[in-house]
Amino acid sequence: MNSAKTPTGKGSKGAVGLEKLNDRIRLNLPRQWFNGQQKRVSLGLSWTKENVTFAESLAKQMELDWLSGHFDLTLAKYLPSKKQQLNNVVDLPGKRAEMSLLELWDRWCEYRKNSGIKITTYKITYCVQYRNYIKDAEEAVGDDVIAQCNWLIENRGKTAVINALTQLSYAHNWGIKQGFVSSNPYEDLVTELKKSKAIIKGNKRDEDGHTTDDETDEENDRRAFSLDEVEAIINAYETSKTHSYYTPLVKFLFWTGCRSGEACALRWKHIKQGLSVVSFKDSYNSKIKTTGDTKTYTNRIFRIAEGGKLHKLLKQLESERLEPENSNELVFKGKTGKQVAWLNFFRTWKGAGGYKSMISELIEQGKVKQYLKPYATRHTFITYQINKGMSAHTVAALVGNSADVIWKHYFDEREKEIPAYDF
DNA sequence: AACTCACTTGGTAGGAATCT
DNA sequence: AGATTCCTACCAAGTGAGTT
Repeated sequence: MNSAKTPTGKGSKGAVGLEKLNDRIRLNLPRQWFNGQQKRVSLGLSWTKENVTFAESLAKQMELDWLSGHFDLTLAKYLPSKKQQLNNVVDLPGKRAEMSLLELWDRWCEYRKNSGIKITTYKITYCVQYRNYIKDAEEAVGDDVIAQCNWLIENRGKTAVINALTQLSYAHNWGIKQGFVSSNPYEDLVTELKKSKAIIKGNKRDEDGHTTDDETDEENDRRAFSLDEVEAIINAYETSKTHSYYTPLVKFLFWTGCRSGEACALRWKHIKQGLSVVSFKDSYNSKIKTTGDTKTYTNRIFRIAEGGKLHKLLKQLESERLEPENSNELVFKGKTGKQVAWLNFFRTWKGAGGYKSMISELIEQGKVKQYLKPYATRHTFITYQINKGMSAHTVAALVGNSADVIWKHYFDEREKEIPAYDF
């Protein structure tokens, strides 16, 4: 360091020296670190009081890292990227060492957005859900990481909290390399949290005597509707004075087992060969109003038997098309002819506010045993195909997941009736 | 014709829960 | 760990019949 100089004005041996060059700061690194080669680093900072303070702490950190054997010879750990330099040098050069939690998080999200996560995850999970967790925890208990963790465990879902804190820890490790923060106070915490979760899982497994089920398996709702219930639900939509326009969608969900987002994204160009082949390529997210790949990134083919229910349904829909020339026309539309807003369909199903619940009414009439969520259309399809004798592998190919997922998440063992689907 | 009232429909948003 | 669906709250606006 520049504070420990020899009588000749040189820096002490093994210390990082600070040099003023044209009113800018340059670091002189000990030759012994680089096999006798001279190594200098310009920080891109002007010689101001707070920048010098920052440079001194950076030099100190380098020395400590060298002594502990953690010195980064590429210097990436200590120097922000060129792009970050441009962003920072002008406005907040002295504060780069300790960025606020939310600012670090936002920069991490931006970085992750360009490195492999889908736009839906970026917007819904990272920019909103996890960001709100961090903001709320910080506002509630301040910057004590233990207190933040405890507050989150108390007030939010545990699995999501662990995921969020894991990401926050990654963000800090990344932030250290970028020069935004100097340490990661979340790392040990996350390790402990994951360990405690594993212990809970382990105990549960021992009690139950199971060896393969994971913690959430017990909570999975894999219930399916019976065939009578399916008929009752379809009939109810068909004869509804207010919501009959959802009938084709309901039938399609029950008869193909596809995901809701896939049905909402389906266009006529995806249905080919005389309405005998549907290819599921896209998924529509009505929350952020975007169409992207399917959840598992795979295109899949669903073949339809000619003359069956499903074939007749598509034939009827095709004959009623408003824009027969437009191959981009949506197969399923909402009341106003626009893309189905899943929430609106959901409101008719479950009921909310002024909406009456179609399912609840059927329960009152004794035609349906219990309320099941719309995704139970998928569970129902899968359960009946399995009961009908189709292999899990084949069913998985039809609905776009794996045989493993079929057994783990979907198949409802209590429904043993033989199905009568004729698609 | 203007108003009000009850009921319905649709939109945004936040966060939990579930699927892969 | 990532991607999507489920569910609720709150609020704006439309509708249609009855009232002033």
